[in-house]
Amino acid sequence: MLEFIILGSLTLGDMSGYEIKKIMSNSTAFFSNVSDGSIYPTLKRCEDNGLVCSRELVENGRFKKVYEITEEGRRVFLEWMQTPLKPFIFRYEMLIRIFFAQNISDSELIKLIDRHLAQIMELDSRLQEIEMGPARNVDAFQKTTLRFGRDFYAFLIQWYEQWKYELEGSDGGNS
Amino acid sequence: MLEFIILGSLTLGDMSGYEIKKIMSNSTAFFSNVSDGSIYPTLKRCEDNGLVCSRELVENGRFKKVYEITEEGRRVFLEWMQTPLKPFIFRYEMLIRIFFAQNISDSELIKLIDRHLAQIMELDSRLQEIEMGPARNVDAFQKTTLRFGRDFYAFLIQWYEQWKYELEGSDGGNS
DNA sequence: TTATTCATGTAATTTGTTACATGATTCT
DNA sequence: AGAATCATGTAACAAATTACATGAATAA
Repeated sequence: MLEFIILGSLTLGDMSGYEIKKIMSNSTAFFSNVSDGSIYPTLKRCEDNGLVCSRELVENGRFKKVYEITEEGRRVFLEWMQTPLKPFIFRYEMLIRIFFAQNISDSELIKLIDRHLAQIMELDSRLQEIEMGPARNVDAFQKTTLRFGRDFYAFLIQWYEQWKYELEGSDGGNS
Repeated sequence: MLEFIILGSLTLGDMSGYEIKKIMSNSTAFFSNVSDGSIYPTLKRCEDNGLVCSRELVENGRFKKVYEITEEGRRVFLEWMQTPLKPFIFRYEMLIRIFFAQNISDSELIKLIDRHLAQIMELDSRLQEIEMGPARNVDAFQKTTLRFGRDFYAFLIQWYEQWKYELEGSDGGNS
């Protein structure tokens, strides 16, 4: 997966691992995060496989390794784009907890939902900042993913609010 | 994660690895799948850590290893239930493709969306079957996760249909 | 001068997948 | 008789995470 995010990023222009990381945290982060130590090894593997090539340079006295996608890399990327999607599974920790929620009390459940709501709202506001932020060279599709993110978060917030409302109604009228 | 799904399953009653797998494919599968070879090693690790214990028996001439959650396992599970949720990231392959969709043609994009829609509809109908299927001992929370799944799929279908509609409108009126 | 950002990387570990291997029982 | 389901497991591999390690340049 990360491999294709990297190749995809390099179709947008040549860049360093650090820049790919930055692009991702400003855009793809909400649907695919990457941790510090992931990009460089993957980039190296891509280079070993001839999917990207690199040139080292010094910019402002800083060492930098700029990667460029090769023809082969572009081919592999485009092939992946047309490959059938892998089985769609939404690994969602919150749902696992809900599934087994008979093990906890009502108040703990409410606490859990509220925490999750706070988490989503935090993510949504970060997405909003990106959306409203300085217009970088973001194409229509990148805007579409941002919009998906916001719509998705809106769906989740509405869904949990609704559920909370139902839960409160079902407690027999306790204050 | 799988560890907690296993512990959670065992809070519903003692069962074998095979039964846990079956429960999961009838319920949690859409938000957390597991492949064949995953459950038994995890179960073994849980036993090594004293979170579960097992008894072997022969039922209908078939060898079976039934697991039971220990007090320690129950404690670990409940502790996890109250632990703050891990950062919520929705690893969503389709969005990565959309993000880089300027690399493909309009017709390929439509094909991609249609395939994904078909994928979601297939999942939705499987969920519907489970929902409508023989009422097993499913508690309110388990029903809630099923409902989430169906609502989520409905959201996705509506979202992609809407996007497709917009895409068609923006092609300058081509037939 | 000190913290932050820029910038790259390695090593150990975790987590899970894929594919394989086995074998009994029950349904058709 | 043969296919499907029940039932458990191993071994090799893949992917990514966490934590560590380094160091220069710049902003506070």
